[in-house]
Amino acid sequence: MDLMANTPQYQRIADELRAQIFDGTLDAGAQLPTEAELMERYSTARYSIRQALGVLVAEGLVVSKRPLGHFVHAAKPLVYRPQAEFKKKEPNLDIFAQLLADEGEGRVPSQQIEVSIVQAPPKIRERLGAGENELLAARRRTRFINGEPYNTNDSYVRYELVKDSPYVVAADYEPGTNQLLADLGKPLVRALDEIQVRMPRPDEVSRLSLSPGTPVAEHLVTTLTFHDEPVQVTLNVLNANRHKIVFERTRTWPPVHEESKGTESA
Amino acid sequence: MDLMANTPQYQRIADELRAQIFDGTLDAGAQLPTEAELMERYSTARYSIRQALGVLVAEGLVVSKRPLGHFVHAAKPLVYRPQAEFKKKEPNLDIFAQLLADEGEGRVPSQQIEVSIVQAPPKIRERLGAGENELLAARRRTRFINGEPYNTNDSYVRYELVKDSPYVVAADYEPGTNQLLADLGKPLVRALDEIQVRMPRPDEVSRLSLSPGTPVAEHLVTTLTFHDEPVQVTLNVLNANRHKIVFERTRTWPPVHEESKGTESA
DNA sequence: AAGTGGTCTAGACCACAAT
DNA sequence: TTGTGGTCTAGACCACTTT
Repeated sequence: MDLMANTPQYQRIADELRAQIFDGTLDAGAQLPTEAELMERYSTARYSIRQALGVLVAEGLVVSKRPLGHFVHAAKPLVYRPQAEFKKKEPNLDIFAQLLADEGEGRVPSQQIEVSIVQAPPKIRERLGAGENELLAARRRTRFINGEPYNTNDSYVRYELVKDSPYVVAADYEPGTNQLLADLGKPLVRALDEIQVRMPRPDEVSRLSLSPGTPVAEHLVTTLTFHDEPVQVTLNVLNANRHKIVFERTRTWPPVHEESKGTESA
Repeated sequence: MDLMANTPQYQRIADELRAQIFDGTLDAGAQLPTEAELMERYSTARYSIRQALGVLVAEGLVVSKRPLGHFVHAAKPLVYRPQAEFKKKEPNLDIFAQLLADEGEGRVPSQQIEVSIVQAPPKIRERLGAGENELLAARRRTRFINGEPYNTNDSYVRYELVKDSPYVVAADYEPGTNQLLADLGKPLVRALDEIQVRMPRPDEVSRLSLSPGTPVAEHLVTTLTFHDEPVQVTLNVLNANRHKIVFERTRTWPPVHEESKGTESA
């Protein structure tokens, strides 16, 4: 009836609910009115209500907990610090646990580690400079916080390099694999970080228990020696909504003899 | 009728189409069957077909071009290199233009710049260490490639610092604002990068012409002097689907006397 | 003018977890 | 058992861009 603007009804309903979420009328964790109530309030068909809710779900603002109702998304973002993987303050604390300790807040970390010998996907292989059929040692890890999946962390190195080391047998090698690689004569000196964001594939939705409207960040780290030899490639996949990715850089401006450290020529 | 698995029909249709996209049966840019054709092929109601297509659209795999049909999403990701903002090779080339030049491919860059004096949002203010009511000079920029929005780039500095400089008058100050700040005695030496991914707000959808199912990355850069004094805060918002974010790091492992190179007291 | 997708109605049945 | 959201049908009218 009232097509006041040409913005569709469900959008206007979504806009109204979204505004209530942002201004605090509906605060984090609060339950939204049920579909039946919204149908009555806006005197419209269920379809339009569901579309409006669908918009908010797709935006990650609202989650549906069947059969309880729709709720304002409450999860606070965690901090994801790629550099933390390289700055171990407490030698005997797992990096992951330490990252959480920095956050405080009494979160309980846990992880599943699985080591295997694989032929890696092209994306990994080309960054590692490995041959077409070369075997790689893989450490696939799923990290949890309070039992909920946090991210996946899959590292790859040439099998040849680590075949006689604890890398392939001990799932939780204590000093850490970075130290292990340093001991093997391959200290990790430089790293190249590539971050790509996309909507998840169905298998990732289940591995990370993602709700609809949740993008994932794919963080690929190639670590290199002094001589720019790639040693390890790590693929992190994480719920991009729930993470803040933090980097720190030095020596940026003005550029001081940058020309001498270019990367183009090997 | 055939509820073989308990996975809903529209999901199975979406799965089938997704598989065809991944295996190349439907390659990038190709048109999908029309809704009418799919209704016939799967002998189901339009609703279910639209739900299936909606899944793929929400995943960013498919775009709808009304009234032409649904198409496999074709855009190739661009590379987003935060560091490029600090490594100017061609002094007279705008950083943005240079970033594109690195890509090649004959893309045409353009931008709109608008300078204003504002009271900044808390997120900016707290990083800049500015007072509650302090005025900031803002340079709001929207960058385009071939006429399509690429990202938004809003920089803030204390108004006090630049009030007598070209910062606030010249929208396109040639040597660049980093050089300008260096000339004002505030060389940018360190930077803190924070990246947060989320689904866009409606105003961002229009400013960046985003299609549904497109996450945005919010990239916040705080640049600091030798003495860790924050000078400039820049907020980039970009289509996260279309970008690969690339960082380079050095001196990571093993940690070499980190404590001595932290602040370089001048 | 034709055909596409976008919006909307008014029903129906079902799965699920809370109670 | 109840009430929630999830799935699905079978219609309808509209806006838009290509032809």
